[in-house]
Amino acid sequence: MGINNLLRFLKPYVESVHIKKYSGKRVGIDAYSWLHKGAYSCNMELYLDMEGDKKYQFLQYFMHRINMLRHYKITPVVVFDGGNTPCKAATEDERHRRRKTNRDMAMEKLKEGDTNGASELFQRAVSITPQIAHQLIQILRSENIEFVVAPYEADAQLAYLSGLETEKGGVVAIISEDSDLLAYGCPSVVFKMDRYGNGDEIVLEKVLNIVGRIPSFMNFNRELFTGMCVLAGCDFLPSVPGIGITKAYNLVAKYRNIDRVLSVLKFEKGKQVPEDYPTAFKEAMAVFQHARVYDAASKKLKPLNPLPPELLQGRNGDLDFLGPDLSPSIAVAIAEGNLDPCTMEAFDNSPQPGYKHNLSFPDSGSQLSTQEETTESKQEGSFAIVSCNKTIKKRIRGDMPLDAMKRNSEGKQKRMTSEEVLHKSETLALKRLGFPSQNDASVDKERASLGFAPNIPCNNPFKKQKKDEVQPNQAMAIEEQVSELTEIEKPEILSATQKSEESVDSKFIEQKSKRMGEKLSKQSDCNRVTSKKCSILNFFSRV
DNA sequence: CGTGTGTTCATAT
DNA sequence: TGAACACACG
Repeated sequence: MGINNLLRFLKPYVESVHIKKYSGKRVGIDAYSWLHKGAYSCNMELYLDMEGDKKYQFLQYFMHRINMLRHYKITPVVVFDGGNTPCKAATEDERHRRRKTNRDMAMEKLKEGDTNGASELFQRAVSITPQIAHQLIQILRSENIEFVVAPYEADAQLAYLSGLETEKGGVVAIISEDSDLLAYGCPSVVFKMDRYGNGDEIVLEKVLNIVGRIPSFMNFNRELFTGMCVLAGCDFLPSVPGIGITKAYNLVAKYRNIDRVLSVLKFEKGKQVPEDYPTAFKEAMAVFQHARVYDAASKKLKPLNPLPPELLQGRNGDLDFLGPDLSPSIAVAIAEGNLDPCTMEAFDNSPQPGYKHNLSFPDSGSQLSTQEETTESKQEGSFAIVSCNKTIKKRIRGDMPLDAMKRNSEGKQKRMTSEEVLHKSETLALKRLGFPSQNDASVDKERASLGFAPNIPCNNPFKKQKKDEVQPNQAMAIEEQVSELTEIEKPEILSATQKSEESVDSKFIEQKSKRMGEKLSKQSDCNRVTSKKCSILNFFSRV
């Protein structure tokens, strides 16, 4: 997923940071990355739609992190993936087959009574469906967490938000696992953030401007950087056989012009370069530069960056390779989480009575403290619980979103009132899941929800060593310890030295020879997929 | 020797 | 799905 080996290549530019550095700021969240991780623990349950609280563990995982951010006074803006970009359609299809295979095998194991084996296979079939995302969306709504569903790539949407002023809904950084964000030009991305808020940050401006670090991008601009990414192999286009991030870098650094690089590539690799590679290359570039994003201000789709006239003229204005343009009404419905971007079916927020009892989460050790009960009453009127219900969909015509939404909202209101009785128990359930109320400003409460409560044992071995640390807040103390840990683990970052051009290679190799060797396999079988997207069929065949 | 490719293992709880 | 490791290719 993402750009092959890009993060390793950029290792010298990684800085260990704690997310609290963005306290008071708005930060974009790539929803997929957390949903995917969170789903590991309850994959089988999700697939089989099993009854029980385990099915909702992914929500707990996600909200735990959201609450951690709120603890540090960060305003999270959660961004979901929308439909697939055409370049990706084929790979998504392939991905589907894989998942299906795993799922089928898992079902076999299950029939044999091998639950563990089945569970393992289900984990290989993790896929975040629009329904799963929508469950989360409903919780975010109830918790007043800002979110947006991108028309296509969440990455592009995040890049767009990164370029906006804070007052206009912009974010100052992004939390994700996807290196694509750098190709899209996101200024600041925090990768691999753990549950305490420690992560690896890459700041694009630093990558492009820092003098003397190796590899050096001083002669690169954004476009060349993105070009390097595409050359190395990305989700939209497999790289030419034999070309990885290192060679891509060297080519771009040497010729500093994409067209020349393509010519040289053709000359050197001959038939290895597909006939339509240059065309496909430019389309991939165009996606990274001009992908369609949702503009909340105008409530319309617009290109990530302004379209250059060449792009329009060269194709007679046909930009469907970016994904079809969507009418404003559809774009809004998708962005606000009312329309499934893959199937164009409306989501229904109505609670499903048959699933109600799932929400009681007869979880063992969780008993409500008086504090929690207080919180609960504060939350009165909140519809948090609804999010735990299975969502159903009403099939509608893609061109009738407003009608569909209307029906939905009607149904929602009616049912909600009729189920109001259940709110209490359901809110209770959420409490048990560990979702503190947004209104709850109690630090202790927050800390408890973060697992920082003083009486909760922390398995961080550094905790004890730092006993002498000032502890106005134990959470802070722990988090700082963890920060130190990660810094210690990455001494090589600090020791980057300046060398001549030639040594760019050797230096990198030195540093990475051990860690190179990723799964470029995706590339070879044209299977670079991003399990990300809700794959479903070809969204575009409908259009 | 440098790079890309293929395999394995842990993933969260 | 990503990270780390061993191997093969040019």
